[in-house]
Amino acid sequence: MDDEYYKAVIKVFIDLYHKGYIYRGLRMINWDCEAKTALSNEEVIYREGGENSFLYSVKCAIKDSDEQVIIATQRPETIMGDTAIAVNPSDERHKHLIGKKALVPFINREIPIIGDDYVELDFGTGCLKVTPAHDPNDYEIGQRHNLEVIDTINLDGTLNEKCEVPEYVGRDRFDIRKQIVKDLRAAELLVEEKPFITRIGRSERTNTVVEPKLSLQWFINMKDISRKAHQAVMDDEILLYPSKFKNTYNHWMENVRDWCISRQLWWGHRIPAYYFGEGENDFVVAASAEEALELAKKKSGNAALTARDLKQDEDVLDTWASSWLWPEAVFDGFKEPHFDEKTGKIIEGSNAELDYFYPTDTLVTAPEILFFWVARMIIAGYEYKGEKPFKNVYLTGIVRDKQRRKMSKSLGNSPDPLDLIKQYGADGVRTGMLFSSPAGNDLLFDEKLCDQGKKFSIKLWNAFRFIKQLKTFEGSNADSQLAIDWFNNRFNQVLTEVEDHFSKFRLSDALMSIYKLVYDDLASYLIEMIKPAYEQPIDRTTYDATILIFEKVMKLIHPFMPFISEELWHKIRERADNDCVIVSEWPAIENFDKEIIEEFETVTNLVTAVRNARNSKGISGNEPLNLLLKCSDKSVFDKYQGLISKMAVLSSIEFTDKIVPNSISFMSGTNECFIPIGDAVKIDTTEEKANLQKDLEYQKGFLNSVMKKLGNERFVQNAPEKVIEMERKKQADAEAKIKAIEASIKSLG
RNA sequence: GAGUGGUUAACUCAAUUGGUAGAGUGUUUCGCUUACAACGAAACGGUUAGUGGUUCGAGUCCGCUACUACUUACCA
Repeated sequence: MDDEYYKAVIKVFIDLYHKGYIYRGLRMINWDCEAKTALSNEEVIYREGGENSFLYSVKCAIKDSDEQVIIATQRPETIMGDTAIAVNPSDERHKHLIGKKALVPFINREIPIIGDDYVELDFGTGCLKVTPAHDPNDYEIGQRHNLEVIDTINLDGTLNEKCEVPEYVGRDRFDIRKQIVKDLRAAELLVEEKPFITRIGRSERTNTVVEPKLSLQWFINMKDISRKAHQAVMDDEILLYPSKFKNTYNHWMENVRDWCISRQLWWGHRIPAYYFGEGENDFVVAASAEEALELAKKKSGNAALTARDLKQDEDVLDTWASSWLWPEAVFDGFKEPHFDEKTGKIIEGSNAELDYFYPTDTLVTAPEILFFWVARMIIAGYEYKGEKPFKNVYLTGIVRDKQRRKMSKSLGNSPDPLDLIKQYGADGVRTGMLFSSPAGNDLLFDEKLCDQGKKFSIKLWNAFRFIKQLKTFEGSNADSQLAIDWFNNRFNQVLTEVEDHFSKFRLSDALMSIYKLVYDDLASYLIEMIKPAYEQPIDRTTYDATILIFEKVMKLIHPFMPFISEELWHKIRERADNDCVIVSEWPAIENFDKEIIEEFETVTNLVTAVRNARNSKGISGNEPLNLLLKCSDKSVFDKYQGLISKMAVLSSIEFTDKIVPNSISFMSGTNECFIPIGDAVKIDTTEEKANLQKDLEYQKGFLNSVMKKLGNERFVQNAPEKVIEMERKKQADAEAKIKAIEASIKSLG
């Protein structure tokens, strides 16, 4: 991190201190008594299944009463630090004691008996000793009830004089535990001692039991400073993708806790606080030691202070206390002359770069740092720039292995990307990942997806190779023109879909639309339809149009497959070196004719039906067949007759108005199709009939359900026109199909 | 414990304001047909976890149950 960034972090600390957001407060930390160091949560290890320990029940006398309370504890050595006994206020056994005073064993200090919901009714004795200095939960109870904090344990794990028992002072806490159990027993205060499995933390470094310990830390008061950041997301001023994270964000911001920004680490931004005495307020906050000295002289009233009398805080700042300034600091927003230290704001109009880029469009990051980083950047953005730092936040999924474990270096379950790239190609790996990355959902990594990506690039390559090797002749072809027309309409339809997906950050969906455009529309239909006979040239009009289409498709693919699309872009046509697809203009959506696309669906349905009929009858795919159609509207089939014949390998298409006997019959939509066959192939009429009967029953059932719905007065009244119309169409289709099937069955005899 | 998601085909996931569930992979059948067998053509495959409710209509909204993931605390 560079010097300017460092200065920015310090400046912000000082600014927040002056604004009154920063304060010093107590916080429970994990303390390793042997290494004499604080540990982060990650450095504390919990043994699986817990550890063997004892739970001791101890009698405590109640002042001015013959009654006693029995408390349960695993750590009797902390008894002298107790400052209250808590019971659940709804506990019938104990609630009458609330408000009385109990006496701490041995030292007879008076402590209050309080009521707190935290206490479980059915754990231990129902009475909880509260030791705010040595237990995180007790500390919180102490906060709620304003309890005294008595820290009886030294940094090295020995007891100090605050425990008030001279024999205990200076001895290790675990020695004292044994000793105190003896002493309690001798004093007849020990009621019970039973084995207990506990989950205690041990230091990763020294394996000693971690001691929860209160220590003075630096905090940012989050309540006021985070208000705008909370609101901005709730009001959709900043959009989270997927939006489900809005709930999570809301919950966190509503219950925002003060941010402890000091850390006990050996590296980081050192806290710019300088102490000149032992008192609670004997410190100053300043950017440098020199400034600190001046301030300290003033604050202490001691003009004789020297630099040696000042001691800078040993702690450093939490790493997020620097990262949260990233959107501004990256443009030197906190550097002179852009930052006004008096107002604590970035001066509007003083920084061209910042003005231009801020707020940025989209932040892409992981959901696990939504609060650590994202929320805090938003807070800092409003605090220092007076505006949101970005408009959208795209939260990616976390890549997991097949056992749903997070991919991580320490587990070693992350595949080497270079190996993957070697195997599947960079585009293949990239596309593979994108196939399955719905925003915010975890992604189970599977090499099969990379393989699919690889195959996709091979498909593109082969399609290109085919187009490129074609020889051309001057001329045109009416059927090809129909195909080109259709594809261009279809292209715009897909482009519209893709744009919609992109606008909603649905990257996998956008990719899937393009993938299908390439496989289904471009490769399976367009290329097959314009394909000239073997080794024959193609007419130039069609060729040129196809090249244009290919170029458009490359543009669409480029964000997903940057390498192969660029390569093909340069191979498909002679170009200057700087004429690259990456800087080419993204295709603009043009109007598309829905009717043409629908017509074409009828065509592909028919082609599929013929292929299907061949398949089921075991007729070879390249044996030309005669097709007879019995349909109400033959215009579409007329128009596309040439293309249908080519795709379905037909020698002729004829129209008829009656059942054709001695033929393979099947339906395509509501159209009846017949392929007459000679005596060479015998049709198994019983099987055929059975199949038709089955279909007939299904159609009748379907019609029945549609009729039921349409017969429902409330449906007809309440449902939108569009939905009703759809139902009517279903009805008509089903009726037509039933009629046709019945006729077919009849014709079979 | 609390909070927030999730549970849809064999697997991985979609389904944008409630309008009758789609892809990919896998499987099966047929086919080396002229760019592609690292392929093509086609088929099979779902009481949307369970349960109750609201609605003409529920994968979608609400209640409960079970399981699961994440975040955060962890039991004197």
